[in-house]
Amino acid sequence: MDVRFTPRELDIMVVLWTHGPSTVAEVREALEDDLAYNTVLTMLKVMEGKTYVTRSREGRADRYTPEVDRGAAGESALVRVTDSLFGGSPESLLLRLVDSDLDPEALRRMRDLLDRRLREMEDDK
Amino acid sequence: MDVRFTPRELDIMVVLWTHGPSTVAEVREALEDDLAYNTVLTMLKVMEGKTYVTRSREGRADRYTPEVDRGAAGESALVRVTDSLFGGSPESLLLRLVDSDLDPEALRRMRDLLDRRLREMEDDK
DNA sequence: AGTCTCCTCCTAATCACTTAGGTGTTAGGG
DNA sequence: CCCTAACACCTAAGTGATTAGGAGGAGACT
Repeated sequence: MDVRFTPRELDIMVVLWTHGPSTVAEVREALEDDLAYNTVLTMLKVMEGKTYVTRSREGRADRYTPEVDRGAAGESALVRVTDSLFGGSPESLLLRLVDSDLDPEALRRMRDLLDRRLREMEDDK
Repeated sequence: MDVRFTPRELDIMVVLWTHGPSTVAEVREALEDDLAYNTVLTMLKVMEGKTYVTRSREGRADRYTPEVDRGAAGESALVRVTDSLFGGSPESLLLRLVDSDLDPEALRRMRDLLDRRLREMEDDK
């Protein structure tokens, strides 16, 4: 899958991912930027057209549900970023990641994560 | 720094990063999509206006040089992706990265990279 | 000089993204 | 039954991204 959100679409998807299925008013409330109700409504209709979200009636209002998996969107974005900005090398991506994120705890957890993954692959042999 | 390329601008920046300073014809040749010469020319002029590239005369043609560092652009993109698609957690980003890239050699190199980085931080104490 | 080619510059059309106004509907309170 | 509030729908304007046409200049080749 290859998903490609515009900046504003991404804002809205983040809201739907973190808050779960939401009404227009709820999305509007959760957004950082202060947009008009109609603006959010229009965005969601556009996104429905792109099948990023689906709609279901709930009383007087519509509730919008994200139809794109956050993880899948993340992977798609990672592939793009790796290819274009890191010459296709996940290692140089990681290098840049650890340079900016210098929290030792996080680094250790990441190391352990890789360790575990490597050992699992050993065991599979 | 926060750089934000449009899709087409990114295509062109990738060409300039990988091929070095190039003329319009060279960029056009290197691009995947088959665009008209004038299209590429216009894009580069727009990008010059945004100071993404600079121009220098070379004989009859202009040579365009990228002015945005690829690494800096990569970091900027990583921050965005981490925040929006991975809930601000570099670890879940890494998790997704190792799930898609299953080459054991690369995984080991990444683990070693983190190991080295951790030991350096120990030594700094 | 005439013409061909490669290049630039100016211009503009088209399309997508983003924003929002105006209108109509419907449920609920008085 | 009427008014208000919350909501959806239709419509459109503004901005930016993308595409490219046409005119003109300058070197190269006859």
